[in-house]
Amino acid sequence: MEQVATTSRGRPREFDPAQALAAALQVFWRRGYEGASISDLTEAMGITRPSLYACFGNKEALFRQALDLYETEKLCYVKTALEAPTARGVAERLLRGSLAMQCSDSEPQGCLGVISTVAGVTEADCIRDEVLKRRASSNAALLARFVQAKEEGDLPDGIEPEAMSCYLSTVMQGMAVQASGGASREMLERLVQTTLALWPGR
Amino acid sequence: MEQVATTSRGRPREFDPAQALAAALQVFWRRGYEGASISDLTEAMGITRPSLYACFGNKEALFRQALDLYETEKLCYVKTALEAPTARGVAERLLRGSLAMQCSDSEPQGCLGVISTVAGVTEADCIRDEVLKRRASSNAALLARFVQAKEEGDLPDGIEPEAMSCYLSTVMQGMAVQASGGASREMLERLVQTTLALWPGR
DNA sequence: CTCATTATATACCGATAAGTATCGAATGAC
DNA sequence: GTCATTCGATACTTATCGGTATATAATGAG
Repeated sequence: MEQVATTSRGRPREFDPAQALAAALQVFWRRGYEGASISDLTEAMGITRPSLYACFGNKEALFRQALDLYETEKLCYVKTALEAPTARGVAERLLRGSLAMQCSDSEPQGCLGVISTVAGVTEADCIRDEVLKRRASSNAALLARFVQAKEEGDLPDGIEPEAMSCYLSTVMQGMAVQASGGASREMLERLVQTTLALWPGR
Repeated sequence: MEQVATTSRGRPREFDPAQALAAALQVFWRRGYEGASISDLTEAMGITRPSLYACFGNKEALFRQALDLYETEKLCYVKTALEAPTARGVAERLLRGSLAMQCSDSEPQGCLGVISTVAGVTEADCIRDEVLKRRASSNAALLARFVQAKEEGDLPDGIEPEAMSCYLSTVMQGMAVQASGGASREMLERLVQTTLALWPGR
């Protein structure tokens, strides 16, 4: 167990770990796990190399913590999206949430999860597995929501919840690729509109 | 200008450049541009380091040649897909072609183009730009085909060719992400079916 | 005060990256 | 045969990678 900020003996830390972690997230988001060097990270975080290792463990542990931050801060729209009253509403909130995040001027384009799983399978297999595990759990939640939607009559005959959850995930991942490639906001907005226009049921 | 295999003076080359290039493509496809080291490449190609540089220039030039090979050998289904009689037929051929390629047991999963543009923007900006340029030209061809489809009444009112070409590209890129993440063939087949089921018009 | 404890700064480690110099081996031209 | 030319094998260069050893500075406990 690590000790919280109670009676801290020794020299006090001169930086804010939360702020440093946020900076690290930006770097990983922009460059990917393997593309982000320790030097890139320390420079962006404003700390020295030993401080990074003392506070966050190592590069992989830092990445996992950045991933946690990404999920809680950047992917929080997913949770509220699943609470929409209809399947179409869920899709709309997910697509618009994803759009808003990936069009932010202050943050990198693309999705950290997509970036981390697509390329660079050298040493970072465990990183890939970690991200894939989180993605799977997210997909499971979406599937559960669409199973419920099916029972409530949101999805027409011949359209299965498994198919729609997989389809929607795919469109969102494709959107992230488009954003990574520099797609304009207008383009992504049109993409959301098209997807919703083709969406079956209510 | 490089000289073709005419009167070759000097010691003859002991390997087949085309075969070596094919091996290099596999490595880039599997690992991405930055994830593929020269040592990885030379080992897979069965040649030594100086031979690689003498024959292909450098890593970037080798990648471009691998990209050419990828386009002519692996993306040839795109050309024939655009010749389908209806917009739906184009979509179906594109999706099924993409599916077939990404489910091959003998080749890496995912799309080299997606892999090369999503992550790792360190030194390889020019690589990214190159791939994005080729993608743009491919998108332009698809758009032109859908403009024609619109004129021929394949796309219903309110559905624009720009929207559909962008949408279809996105679904295919999402499919590549799914394949990179280890999606099963059944999953990708269902995804193709779903996309076609939602496709508007004929 | 002294002392244990924790953080920072500088400099370093071995491994690996992309790329190359050098030299011997194999060919065609003559 | 000799010689220019090209290829291949070994060994090397410089730079950067992730990670760490060491020494010093700043705190609380006593």
